[in-house]
Amino acid sequence: MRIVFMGTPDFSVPALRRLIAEHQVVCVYTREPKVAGRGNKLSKTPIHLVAEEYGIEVRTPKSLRSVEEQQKFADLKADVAVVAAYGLILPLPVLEAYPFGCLNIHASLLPRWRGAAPIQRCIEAGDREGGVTIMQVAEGLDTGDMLLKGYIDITDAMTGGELHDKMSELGADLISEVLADITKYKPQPQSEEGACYAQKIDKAECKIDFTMSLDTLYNKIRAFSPYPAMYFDYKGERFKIMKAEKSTQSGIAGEIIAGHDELIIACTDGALKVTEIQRQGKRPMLTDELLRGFNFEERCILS
RNA sequence: CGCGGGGUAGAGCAGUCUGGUAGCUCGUCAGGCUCAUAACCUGAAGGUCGUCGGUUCAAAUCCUUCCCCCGCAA
Repeated sequence: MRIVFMGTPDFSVPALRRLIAEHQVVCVYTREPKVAGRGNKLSKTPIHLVAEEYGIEVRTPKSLRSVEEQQKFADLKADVAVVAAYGLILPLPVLEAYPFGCLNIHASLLPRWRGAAPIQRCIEAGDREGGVTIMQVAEGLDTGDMLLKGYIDITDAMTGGELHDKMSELGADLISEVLADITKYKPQPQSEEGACYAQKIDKAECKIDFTMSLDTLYNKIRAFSPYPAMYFDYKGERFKIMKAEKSTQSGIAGEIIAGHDELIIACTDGALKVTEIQRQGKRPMLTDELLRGFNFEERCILS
């Protein structure tokens, strides 16, 4: 099939590579290179780099609202467009430009977790099952008809990063399956029952509030690991918690119960044993390793 | 030139301000103790202190070139 691919972050990369291998990807749409990272250098999106690797035409319009952009899109005369975390709204003329329309790879079991951050939100909420849905893009936010779903068990210790990688691969498998014989799949409308939205993650959510419950903190920590990561400040330095376990010890919320052989911090109904940590300016490491040369003052209260 | 922290033994850190024999915890190896052990005791090995150059009687430490890692902001 002639395919136009639209995507931006790492999540979309496995799908793009798969489609390049199995079909004819005639053009790639992605977000424009933006000023990012240390030094504020201009950086291309992961999808942009992969497309260049294969010599595929890359387009980075700021928006698809203009008639000119929509016409350029239609002129590609593809069979279908595949969208995976593209980051731009697709207007109706774009959705209807090709015979098979636009298919979206969405990282949740719709209608649950429509929206921007489904992977992290489902772990944060303590879901035991997640998955990926291949759907027809419609005008509403992630409301289109569904073609195929894939399921993933979410284990108690799974992090957002781990689930992201699994979903990214699963998404590639599913889109490949659908496009192998698209006529086989009947679009199923979503029920509104059970629908919910995955809000974008705000940086302010990532500062740990030790007055929250153990389960809440535990889920947030693994949901947001490794990025953007929950953190606390200690003596002017920032520490990101990459992994933690639940502990039955107790103390005042925010109290460092142990800080030499192991790091245990109390919350309201228990305590967190931090097992993997990143000190400001350092790479992530096992807490054991950090504690060989660095100690936290015990009984100090983190606020 | 967005702001900032860092690179010291296999790992994690201190030492740098105030230049003067390279240190701590852990790991490794050897020996000892022990019914036994990841425990304890004794000993040992392991470093061009990221890199180029400079200052100095003397540089991990002060000045400088470049490389690499990371936090913040966006």
